[in-house]
Amino acid sequence: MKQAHHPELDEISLTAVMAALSDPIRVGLVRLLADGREHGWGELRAPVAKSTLSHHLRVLRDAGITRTRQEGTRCFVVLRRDDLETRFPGLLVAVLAAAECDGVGGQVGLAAHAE
Amino acid sequence: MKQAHHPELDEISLTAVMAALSDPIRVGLVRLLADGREHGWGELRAPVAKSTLSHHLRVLRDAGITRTRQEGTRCFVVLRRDDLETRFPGLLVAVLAAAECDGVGGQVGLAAHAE
DNA sequence: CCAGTTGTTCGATGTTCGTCAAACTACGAA
DNA sequence: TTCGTAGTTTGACGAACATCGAACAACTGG
Repeated sequence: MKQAHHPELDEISLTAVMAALSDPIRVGLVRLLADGREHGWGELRAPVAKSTLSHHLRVLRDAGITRTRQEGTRCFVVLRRDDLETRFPGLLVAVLAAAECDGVGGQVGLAAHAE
Repeated sequence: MKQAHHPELDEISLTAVMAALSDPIRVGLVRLLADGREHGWGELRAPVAKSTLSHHLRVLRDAGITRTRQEGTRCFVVLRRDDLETRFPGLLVAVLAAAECDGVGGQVGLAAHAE
């Protein structure tokens, strides 16, 4: 499990961000992460196989939307809210609001237990 | 040339909009249309075949981002700015600003002549 | 009616994407 | 070391996509 690459601020491309946010599951994940807290992989509940979830998390990470941290065998993911805001002001907020309004990503949830 | 279908306000889905805006050429087209004016098909200059351009214009139309009007053999396209603003407030503005900032879609231009 | 202009539609092709199962890696506990 | 947990990588598959050239349809002008 090598440490993953995270794009720098100026390496974040708009089309990559848009493409990453054009999948309902990934939008759902971003909505969960929008609380600003760090979430464990195991908390995330999505109707896909774990390899698929890993794939989605990778797409989000590669697009510069999230940051992944490892701690032992667990890994934690957090939204790069400030970075996104710096790079593309207002974009994330607008997408988040639009997702609420549209109900996209409702299929994604959090496990019952608290962190 | 049958009249194309345009989605109603509440038929516009976020993922469709995001997917449509994840292609540099389509972002470039939207940037051109951001002046609010109606543009003729023939004005649009993009480094793709005309069938491909037609395809992109259709994706934008199907996503509810643009509206196409026919007049004889010509057709004109305009941004559905107000509709988008109503459905997803702030989204289009943020994407447009981000596109400026990122320089996406610079390959798309307008023909020299005025309308 | 015939030819030119304008844009759409139709295969065809190569690429990317979402998805899964299975194999793999890394760490912690017994 | 051996087992189990946590997450990644790989390989495969069908679906969707971007792209093109060519055929087609609709209108306009001789």
